[in-house]
Amino acid sequence: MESRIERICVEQGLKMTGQRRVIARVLSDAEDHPDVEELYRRASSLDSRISIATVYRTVRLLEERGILERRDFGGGRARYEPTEHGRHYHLIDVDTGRVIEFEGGEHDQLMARIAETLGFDLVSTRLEIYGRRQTAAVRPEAAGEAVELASPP
Amino acid sequence: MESRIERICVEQGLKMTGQRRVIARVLSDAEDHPDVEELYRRASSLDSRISIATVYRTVRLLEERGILERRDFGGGRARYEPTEHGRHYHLIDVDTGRVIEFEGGEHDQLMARIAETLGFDLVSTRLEIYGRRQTAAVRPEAAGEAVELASPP
DNA sequence: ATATGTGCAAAATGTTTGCTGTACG
DNA sequence: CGTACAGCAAACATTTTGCACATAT
Repeated sequence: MESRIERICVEQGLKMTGQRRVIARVLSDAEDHPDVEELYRRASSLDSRISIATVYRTVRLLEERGILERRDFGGGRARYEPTEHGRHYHLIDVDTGRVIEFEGGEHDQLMARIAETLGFDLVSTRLEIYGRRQTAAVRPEAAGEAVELASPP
Repeated sequence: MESRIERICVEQGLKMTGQRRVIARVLSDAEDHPDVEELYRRASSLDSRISIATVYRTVRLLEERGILERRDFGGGRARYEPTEHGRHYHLIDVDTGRVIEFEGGEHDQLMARIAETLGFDLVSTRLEIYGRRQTAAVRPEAAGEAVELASPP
């Protein structure tokens, strides 16, 4: 079946090769923020005839088309997630590398206003929180954590 | 004369070599956010007997000691600025690479509250705005712009 | 049929490191 | 005088690219 990202690629008139179809599927299925190495690993397991150069070229293409967003949470490798309309931000657990998404709320307008004040049109923003899990004793409750594993810093 | 950063180094008991003194001076005088290449260029012009490896080692050391802060505004190279107590954030002009600093205001508490809500102790935050200069016609005024030149994206 | 994409290996880029000699405290 | 630092070049990690071949439209 045609994956969500593949559908978007077709709509944009991109030539769909076998490799792109596989990478599109991997991206569509991803619920985390994989780096290129990880995308390559997942794609390879679906179809071993894929080179990492193709993964690099494909994520670059999809980013240019606005289909993917590149993230940099430190650690020197870029990570990717499908573009979502409806802003969200990221909290990164500095001990485990887990990434938790949260809604922007007031930040969006706040940043737009700052840009405006300084005489700029807002192009994009970046807001990340790096945190450490509170000890159980101190911690009241923790709901809806979009859990993901990444490499600790 | 002893530069501001050199004084801090001495206070922290760091061994002050000629090279470190020069790098400390360059950092003290910098009013922008230079990358290692640029620091190396400036340091070399003061004293040519400095290797780029030493610059890398020194900024790493100073960052570990909390004297410098590493920034990543995209473009793949780390940039540095002396630690200031009193948070500020950065707006990056996507066309020119200029960096403008602005005060955090409500963001600080807002992010602390988000971390708290998700069950985390806040370790650090990252907030950047990428913008494009408004056309003169649309633009009312623009006060106090901490101008800096960097490489366009 | 033709433009575009792919694989591979080599290059480019930014950063770190092993080793040997040097210099600060 | 001993420990930590500096210079150099080689190693490293990630990403890009040149070229010959393959494939989608």
